[in-house]
This record gives sequence, structure tokens and C-alpha cells, in this order.
Amino acid sequence: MDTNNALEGFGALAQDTRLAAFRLLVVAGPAGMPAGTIAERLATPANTLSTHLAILTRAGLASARREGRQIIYSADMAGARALIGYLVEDCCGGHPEACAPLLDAAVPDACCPPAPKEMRL
Amino acid sequence: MDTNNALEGFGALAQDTRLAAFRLLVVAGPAGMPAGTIAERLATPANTLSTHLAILTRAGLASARREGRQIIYSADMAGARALIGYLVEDCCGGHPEACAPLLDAAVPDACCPPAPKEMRL
DNA sequence: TCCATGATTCGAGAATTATCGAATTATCCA
DNA sequence: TGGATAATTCGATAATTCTCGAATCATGGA
Repeated sequence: MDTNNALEGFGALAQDTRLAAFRLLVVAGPAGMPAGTIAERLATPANTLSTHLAILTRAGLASARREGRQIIYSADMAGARALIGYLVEDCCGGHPEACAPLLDAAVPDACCPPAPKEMRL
Repeated sequence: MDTNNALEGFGALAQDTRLAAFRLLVVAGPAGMPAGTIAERLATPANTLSTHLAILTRAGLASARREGRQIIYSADMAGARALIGYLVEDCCGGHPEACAPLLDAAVPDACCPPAPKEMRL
């Protein structure tokens, strides 16, 4: 992850339709969602959405696979974490006290509660 | 954190000077850094940078305080975590297996190593 | 009060980004 | 092969955002 990747990533998320699409894909999980369904859910013309999905994909935040005559998109979690990691990269270098509240406390809680017993996949 | 806040936040980070400024402030920690110093470090005209700092501030990613005749900016960690939280908000709702790799594994590691013995401030 | 310093605001031109109609590509089925 | 469905690419217009010179505001010291 370098500056340009990060700019592409944040730029991808800085647009309402794309942000909504990404969050939709996050909820959809690994199964993903066909382009047409996303367009329908977001009430956006197919061609416009296609452009947005291409931008998310190029930014490393989504990936696409063909399945029959539809193209299934899914959120690229590794890409998302790389982006977040870049943002706080040198935070702990000399100042752990500054970023502890940021990630140690908030993010894990906001997402997965302290790791349930076990998890598949 | 609603959609508009999030768009403002990602938009703020989707520009090279602002992204660099934010990361500089993250490293600077709670002590922050005067506007002039940031401008110097980033080799950006003071007025241009001032505009960027205002955008980061409005987005909730930085805060400013006056100290004598200079204005000290610092990263707003709470704002940053809210933004990140929004991005993955419903991730674990029905699909914990999809986001576990994102935050459980990557982010805390990338930032603060499992909490050192003690920390001040 | 007057001057110097640090920072912000204003305004206009330049550059980038978003949108969507129309045309194109890919796949499946009869 | 022909038609239907799913999605993408092209191209032009509209809208937004970036940049920086010039002017303005705020503070501290002589």
C-alpha cells in the first residue's frame, strides 16, 4: 500500500453510490452480489453503477467473478484492511497513547465481538 | 455517524495533501502541530494548506486550538474510528466470517501491539 | 499605536469527477 | 443462427473540487 493506492481507495469511498455499494457488499459477505442486484438496490442505472463498481475494483476494495451471464461482486476485505492500516501506519511508532483509543478500543468492538467460541470459513 | 459524515470523511482523505497532513498529525500525537509547520513539511502554500486543514476539521478528522499566534492542529482519533466503524458497520450482523480477517486480525496488529506493560496519558 | 508574524478567507481559472444515452460485448437457450 | 438477458464501454455534458494570488483577521511585542 502506497500513497497512490490509498488515495484511490479513499477516493473510491468518497462517493455516495460507491460507499453504499461497498457497504452492501460487506453485508453480503463472501457470497457477493450480482451487478444488476446492486444497481436495483441502489436505484442506479446499470451503466452508471458499472462504472462505480469498476472504480471500487480498481481500488482493491471489491472483486468480481463471472457466474453464468451475471457478474458477482464482493467486498475485498484484505484491501479494506490495507487501506485502514495505511491511515494509522506510524501511529504507534512513537506515540502509542495517541492511537490506542482509536483501534484498540473502538474498531474491534464495532465489528466482531471478542471472538465467539469458534468460527467457520 | 451518518452517510454524509462518512462521505465528508472519506472525501477529506481522498486528496494527497490532506492524506499526508492527517498522517503527519497521527504521528504527531496529542501534542499536534502548528499549521505553519505542516505547510512547511508538506511544501504547500499556507493558504492552500489552510483550506485543506479546514476540510479535515469539518470532517471530524482533526481539531484545532490556538496557542499564542499559531494554531495547533491534531488528529481526531475518535472521528477516525467513527469513520472506520461506519465502513464495516453491519459486517458482523449476519456474516462474522467475512469481516473477522479484516479487523480482528489486521488492524489491531498494524497499530498497537497487544498493549505494552503500561502507558501514560 | 504601529509593525511583524501566523493563519484564514475570498475569488476565479484549471483540472478532475459524475452521470447517463447509445452502442458494444458476453452468455445462455431454443 | 437468432433472440433475450446481463453487463460494460464510449462520449459528451454537467457538476464538483483544487489551487493560489491577493486581501483580511488575530496576536504579541516595541
